[in-house]
Amino acid sequence: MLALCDCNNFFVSCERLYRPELRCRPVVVLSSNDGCVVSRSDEVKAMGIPMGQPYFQIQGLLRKKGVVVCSGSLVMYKEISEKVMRLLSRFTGEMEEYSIDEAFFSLPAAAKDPLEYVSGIRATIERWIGIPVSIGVAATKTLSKLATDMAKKDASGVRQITGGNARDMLDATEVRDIWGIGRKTAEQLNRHGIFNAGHFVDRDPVWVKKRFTVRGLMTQLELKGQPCMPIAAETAAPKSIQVSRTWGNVLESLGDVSLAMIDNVVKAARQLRQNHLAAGGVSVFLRYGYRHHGECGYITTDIYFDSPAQSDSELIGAVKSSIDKIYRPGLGYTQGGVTLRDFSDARFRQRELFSEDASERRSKLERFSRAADEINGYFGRRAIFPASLAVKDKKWRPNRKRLPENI
DNA sequence: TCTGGGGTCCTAGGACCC
DNA sequence: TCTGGGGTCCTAGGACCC
Repeated sequence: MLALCDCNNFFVSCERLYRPELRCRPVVVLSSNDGCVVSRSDEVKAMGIPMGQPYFQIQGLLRKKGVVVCSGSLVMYKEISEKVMRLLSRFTGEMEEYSIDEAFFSLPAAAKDPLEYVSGIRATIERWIGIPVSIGVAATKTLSKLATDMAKKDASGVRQITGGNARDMLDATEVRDIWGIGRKTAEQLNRHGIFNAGHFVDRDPVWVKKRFTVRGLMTQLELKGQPCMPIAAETAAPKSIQVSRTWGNVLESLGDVSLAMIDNVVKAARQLRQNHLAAGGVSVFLRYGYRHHGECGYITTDIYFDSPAQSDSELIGAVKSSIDKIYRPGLGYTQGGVTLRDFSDARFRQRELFSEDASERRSKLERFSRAADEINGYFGRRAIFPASLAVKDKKWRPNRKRLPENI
């Protein structure tokens, strides 16, 4: 038996943890730069405000309805997430942290009555940490997702799908609400007269695979109770690391754009080293203008290293030269990002064949970056950082006007 | 008029997830 | 005034090889 634990309205619940006065009030949490709604309390969901709605479009409505608006604090949410995951792992067999607010797990053999067991987990997390969760139990990941959706609508907060009730659950689930079926696939299924999960499992698997690839087939099998997606207890190393930001101001000058991008790559490089990886290449993109407002678009470029890089210095150098190459004056840049990719394990790396000096130099730079990481680990994340970022007025910093101190 | 056959690797683009 | 950020996987098609 397998289960999914999902924190309810996670970011909103985190805000309520530290600001109990928000408990009985409608609350939304905004994405970076106060761009759009990324978490809603039940009251706000009931108002019909959708996930991902741009904030500026509903600002007036939210004010009129007395909704409390919070700028997101991802670092805080991550810390709370870690607490929840640690506690949860004490009650599980294998466990896979699927996202910041969800984990799949297998029930330990000792759990005789699954529903009673997960009810206990739920109560413990609520009591010890204060975050409400819902838990769904079923034979497969896809079914446990459905069970969790149903658990959220139930006061008990837990739900199990068994051989006995599965068919009713499937018939009651629209295809768009199946995990793994997005907008496009749902539209296609509808065109073939498939509107709910029951219709979907009844279709010929060969037809499903041909039209919707192996992913579609796996989803169908999982809905029938046949596991195709095992719990990944080991966290896999990332295959790419991206850091991008929509900036708080429109950036015009090469200098400002350059600094903003250095800020991005330094964040990415830190993650890279935490994972003991080195990057074989870097991709960089800049976005200029706003959609629906005159000239807008993206410019991008890629860089490949002769041998994989890990140090701030090398990665900053690559990003700087990329920006010099693609920057065009007079555009008005609104967003930029850096993607590190083509990873290899930094602990087992070849030395340069033709340049001993380069290997020596690189290894010094890397030791320096790792030392800086350690110091930052002790004294907070910004104890040591590139001098070029030591500017008073960081024009690129995203807006966060809906923090408590601003309200 | 008149198709070799079989394979690998890479990339771009699409779709999906939270 | 003006729409987040960070990932993964799959497929088709091109380039290339013998």
